[in-house]
Amino acid sequence: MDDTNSLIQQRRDKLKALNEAGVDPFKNFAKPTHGCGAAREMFERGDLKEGDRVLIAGRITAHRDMGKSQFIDLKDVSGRIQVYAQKQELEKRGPTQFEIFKQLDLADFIAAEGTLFRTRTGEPSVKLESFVILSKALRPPPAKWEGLADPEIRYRQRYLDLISSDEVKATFLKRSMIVREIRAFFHERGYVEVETPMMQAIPGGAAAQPFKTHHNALGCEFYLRIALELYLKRLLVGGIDKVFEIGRNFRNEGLSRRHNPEFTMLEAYEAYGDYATMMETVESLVKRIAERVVGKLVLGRTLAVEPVRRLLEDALNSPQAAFGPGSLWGRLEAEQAERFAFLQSLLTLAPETVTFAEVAKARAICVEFKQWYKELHPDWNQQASLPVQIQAFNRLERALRPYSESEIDLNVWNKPRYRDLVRQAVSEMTEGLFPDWFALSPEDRKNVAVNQLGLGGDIAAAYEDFEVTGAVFEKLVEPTLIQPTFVTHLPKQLVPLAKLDPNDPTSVEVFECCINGQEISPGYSEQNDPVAQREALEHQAGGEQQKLDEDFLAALEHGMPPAGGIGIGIDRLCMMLLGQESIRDVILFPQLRPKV
RNA sequence: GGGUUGGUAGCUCAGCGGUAGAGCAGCGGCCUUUUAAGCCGUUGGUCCAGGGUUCAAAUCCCUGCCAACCCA
Repeated sequence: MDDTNSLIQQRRDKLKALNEAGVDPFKNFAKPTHGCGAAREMFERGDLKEGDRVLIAGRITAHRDMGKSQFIDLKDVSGRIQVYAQKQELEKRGPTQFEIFKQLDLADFIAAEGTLFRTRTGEPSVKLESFVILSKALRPPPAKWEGLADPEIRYRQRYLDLISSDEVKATFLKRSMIVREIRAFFHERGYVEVETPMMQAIPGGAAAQPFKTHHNALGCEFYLRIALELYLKRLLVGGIDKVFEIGRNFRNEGLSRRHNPEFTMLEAYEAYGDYATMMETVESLVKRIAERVVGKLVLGRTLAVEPVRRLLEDALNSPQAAFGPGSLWGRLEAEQAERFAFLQSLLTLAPETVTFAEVAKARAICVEFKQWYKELHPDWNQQASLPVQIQAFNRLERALRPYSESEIDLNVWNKPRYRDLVRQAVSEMTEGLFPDWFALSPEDRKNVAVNQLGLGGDIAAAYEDFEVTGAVFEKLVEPTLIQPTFVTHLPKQLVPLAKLDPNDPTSVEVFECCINGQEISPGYSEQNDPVAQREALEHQAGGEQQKLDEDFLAALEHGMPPAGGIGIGIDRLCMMLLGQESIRDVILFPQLRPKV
């Protein structure tokens, strides 16, 4: 960053020369009459005519030197327009003007005044009469054609990324539009937007590791909030019946493609509503945003090739590989060898040539192999335990599902129950050997999960029964929920802040809205019984009394109206809507390790 | 935390034991309607850092730093 290379030195020399010539290259400047892209568009549309005078300002993004004719592209947030400078014309304004113009560098800001015209090739352009340097760039911009590829520079110096990629810029402008639509949506429905503390003495509302900080004057510890929930509910107690907040949460946990330590959350609560009210809210909100920001309800997805590669590699190359020569087949028929070769070919193709359709074909091949195995081993289900081959085929087939759907259709929103999804997944994965997961004993559930579903690595020995079921959902169900799905009626242990289902006290009136294989939004019928709430929170705190937010419980005792509530992770919503596979591509300045 | 890959000119990358390379950008020259302008010439490097092996290291080995991806 503090490097001095020759390019920087050259620009400094130019700056010095300008200063010595009495030119201030950081001049303040009156407002332009038009945006660069706006002027170009108006000219194209006919709102501006040939010969109309414009005053524009922007960054120089290209320079084409024809000797006595010079072309530059000038760019601002509205777009770009070409400026045409003629030696003869500029020198009318001053004998050195053309020389100064030729000294301009890529990335400098200038203001330019002139008249609109079209060049021989039809390009809308401004015939330059005069210009002022607004800001001299002392560092060279990234190459115009290749742009920035180094992800580290893209994230650490996002301004360079924004300069060199219109696509990246468009993504972040759309993120801003998404947030604006969210605000408009809730305001139109009569919600009140509030701001609650980010520094909290007891971080509540979720199970997550907080960041800790210290307040000097008060002499006490604070935590950065991990959720908005408990303060918004205090406002329900206080009589703000429809309330929402959009704000940053902080969780002191790992970073990944889907996790940034600080992330933006929307929470909204509606008195006299319930989880069903809130499902309608989420659906309407997401549809509205998609229509107004993306312009359609059927969204394209981007294929993440690396995870697919990893899955195939493991399946094809692991010691007990169920596919291919040398495996349990003994020998491969021609048809099988052809399928196997196809799977292998996916590993060697260039990433950009692998398509959703090919992943779908790979899935179909898993099913074919499974059928062949069953034909070769007619007694495959004798032991009431699944052969490892069939386990492998099913596991790969299911793992590939999220990578085989190329679109998200926001017209259709399903509402299955949590237990039905888990039951169905287990039944499918075990060829119907265990048709009802919930009819098994807790010990059997753990055994089946570890030995037949391949979840050994995901289930700790100390896991309680509901956590074993939770792992099945998280690993086998949630990733496959690409299309909009409200998963309803979760086990009560998973959600301590929700109301029990009156028809089934083992589950709660809750949904998890999953889209794109990720949880986008949980929603509840909020628990407003202070006694039941205290029990649930005490159980969650595991006997650590200092973690109990007594003031929140006191608030509930003052009476909270029944209410529906939702939370929506804005970053993940943006990923889904804008077709980005990494959370770092929807957060302007994602967290990285500080450099030196 | 573990595994894999990567870090070479301002940018994008090649080179993978034997003189540090290309394209773009830059600089100089030619060209008064070009647009990834073109043509001629040319500058530019702590090859991430440190250690080791070797007659010789950008290249092989080790350690560290940073990043991406995968897994936890």
